Amino acid sequence: MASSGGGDVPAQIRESAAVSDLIVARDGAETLRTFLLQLDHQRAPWAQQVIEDVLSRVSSAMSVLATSGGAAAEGPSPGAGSDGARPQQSVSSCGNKRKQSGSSSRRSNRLCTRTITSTLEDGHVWRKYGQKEIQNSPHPRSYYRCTHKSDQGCSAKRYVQRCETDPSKHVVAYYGEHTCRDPSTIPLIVPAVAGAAPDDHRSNNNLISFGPSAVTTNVNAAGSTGASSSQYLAMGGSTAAEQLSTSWCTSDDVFSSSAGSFMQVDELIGAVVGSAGVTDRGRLGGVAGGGGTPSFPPSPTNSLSFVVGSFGSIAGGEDDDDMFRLDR
DNA sequence: CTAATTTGACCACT
DNA sequence: AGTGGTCAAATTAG
Repeated sequence: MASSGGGDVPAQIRESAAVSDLIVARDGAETLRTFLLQLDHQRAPWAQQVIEDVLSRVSSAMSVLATSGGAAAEGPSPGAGSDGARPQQSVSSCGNKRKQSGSSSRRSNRLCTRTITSTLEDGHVWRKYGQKEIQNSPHPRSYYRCTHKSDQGCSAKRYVQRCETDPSKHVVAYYGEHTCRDPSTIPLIVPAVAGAAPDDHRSNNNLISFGPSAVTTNVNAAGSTGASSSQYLAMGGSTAAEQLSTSWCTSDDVFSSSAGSFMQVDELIGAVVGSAGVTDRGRLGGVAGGGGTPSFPPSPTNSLSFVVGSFGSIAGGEDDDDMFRLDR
């Protein structure tokens, strides 16, 4: 991958990259609006409202980036999570990346997106590789890596832990970036989108993602009942702008108060797309196969994997050590 | 039979 | 030294 090298990317460049990607995101959202309105007239007003909100937030974020010098550094990219949006990277803290036979980079030098969510599905297929009791937590932490690690070398990882305050929810932290692609899903979206907006050539390569890694396909909700989709609409009060300022955190940070909103939008979009019939993988939020009775629902396999036009395509590196940090 | 999960041990980081 | 992240053999499910 095009590693942008050491972490000394000038803030200006990062900002302009972020703005550039926001523009792509905005275009994508507009394209998506057209697409959705054509697909589902019944819920057109709803889709319209959702997209308008997203557009509004994106525009707002762009304004902030355009006028504020340090905005980019403090408000890293949304949609980054595991899908390669890397506003900045720095190898400095992980410079001694000798991962020998066993362990790779560890601990809190790594950045992640942390979200609180009620669903563990995020459009990617994960494979559990470990579980650990955590010191001050009543719940164990489960570690997952992308299923495509073996065949595509994808370095995305995440861990999942039950929320202490609300056991019905999970804390999901994403590390690394998805370098994998799920060819079975991408064509389902791209032609339609591209067809809806032939003037936007970028649509072919830069579908938008409002989620930490890809669209969280909340097909449990969207796939089973239309009413659920409406609920998501009601929930989706806060949107992309908040992701811009809060989605990235250091491992030691506490959760952003907007994490919930973050996921709501994430799920919202997933619900929209899901209800539009884009996903057709049969498995609707079911439990993936595998052993015994896992502590957490295992890998979600409904792969609605948007290929993300990254916000600030500073994707660097080739392994899970290429996390970046937001040095002040 | 294949693939995913479980689980104990190992190892790096703080 | 304690804790957390990962590995890999054993186990389980489809």
